[in-house]
Amino acid sequence: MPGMKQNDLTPTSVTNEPDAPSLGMLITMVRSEIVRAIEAELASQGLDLSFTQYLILKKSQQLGAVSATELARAVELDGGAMTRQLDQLERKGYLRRSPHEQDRRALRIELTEAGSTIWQNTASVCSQRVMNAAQRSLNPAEQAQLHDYLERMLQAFRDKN
Amino acid sequence: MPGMKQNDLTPTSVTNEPDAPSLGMLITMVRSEIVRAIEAELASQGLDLSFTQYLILKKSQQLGAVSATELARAVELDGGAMTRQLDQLERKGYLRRSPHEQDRRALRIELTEAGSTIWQNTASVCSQRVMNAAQRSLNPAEQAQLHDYLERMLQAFRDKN
DNA sequence: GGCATATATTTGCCTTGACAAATATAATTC
DNA sequence: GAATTATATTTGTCAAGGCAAATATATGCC
Repeated sequence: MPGMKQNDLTPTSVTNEPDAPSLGMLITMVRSEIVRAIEAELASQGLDLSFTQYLILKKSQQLGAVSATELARAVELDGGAMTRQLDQLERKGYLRRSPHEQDRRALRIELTEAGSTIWQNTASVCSQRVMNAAQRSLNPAEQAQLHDYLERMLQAFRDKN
Repeated sequence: MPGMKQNDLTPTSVTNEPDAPSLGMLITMVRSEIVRAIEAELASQGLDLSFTQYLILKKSQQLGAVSATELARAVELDGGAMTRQLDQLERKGYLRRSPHEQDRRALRIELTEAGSTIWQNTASVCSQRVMNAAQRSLNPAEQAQLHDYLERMLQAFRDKN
């Protein structure tokens, strides 16, 4: 455990002000606001979609036909959980499982017409509305910086292993 | 021209690179790395504590004796979930429920000696090690800025309602 | 080819946390 | 001060996601 030189003397001194939430807490709160806001926006448009399901549709649209595993990786979801979400989205008619052409273990997941329509006409608009509102508090340069900082932190974590 | 392309009408389209994760995704990933890293660090020190439990100890230490509701608010946890986490932490001997002196509905939650010791000698050190590692990719000014950006976004969401 | 190992999906099990109902007690209103 | 309303805690129920086992198929090695 090298590198313990900066904040080691004071047990909880990552932040100085008495009430400033820690970085971890802030991130948690921002994320849960995003989730809540997007789900509310989707619901207000009559769409019955969880945030996870919204992500799956988004990635399906971005990636086109992919296997369930690829999709799971793309939305950072466990494989078992993905199976169950796919069940639901298939039941809702937004996507389709077909056999993978080369690999008989795998599936080919893709949006149906309905799914594609919903995504383009409604769901993507909801998320834009929310994210625009959120980012309105930051100017473009700041937005880029925020993105950069988060990516660097993420990288730092990943390099750690 | 049918929008098979990603939905980026953002006023300041920061990210149109093919693989740049969205802000929401980034935040999700950073958070889950933090959680994972802190739990791993705690486990490596022989502490059997979930991230939520770690947060509860942290807040207990910061706030001193408070009611379960106050504690729940401080860690952004549902009241019912808090009851069960308190059960576990009490069983582990890290904290104690006593009756609130003025309000007979409420409790007074506080760290035991063991809890206080564990926190100071081990848990707080774990979290510092992790957060230092994470923030090493950012210089102090950048860390402050990141904090500021997140707080502004959070504020934007909260003002929205 | 035949066998060991790796991967894709599904399913079962478990824990967590949100939400709502139940209970106890406080606070407010009339 | 009795009745209504609000709050603190607990408990039941449910959906979600992580993990591990089961199954099917691929891939690599001899």
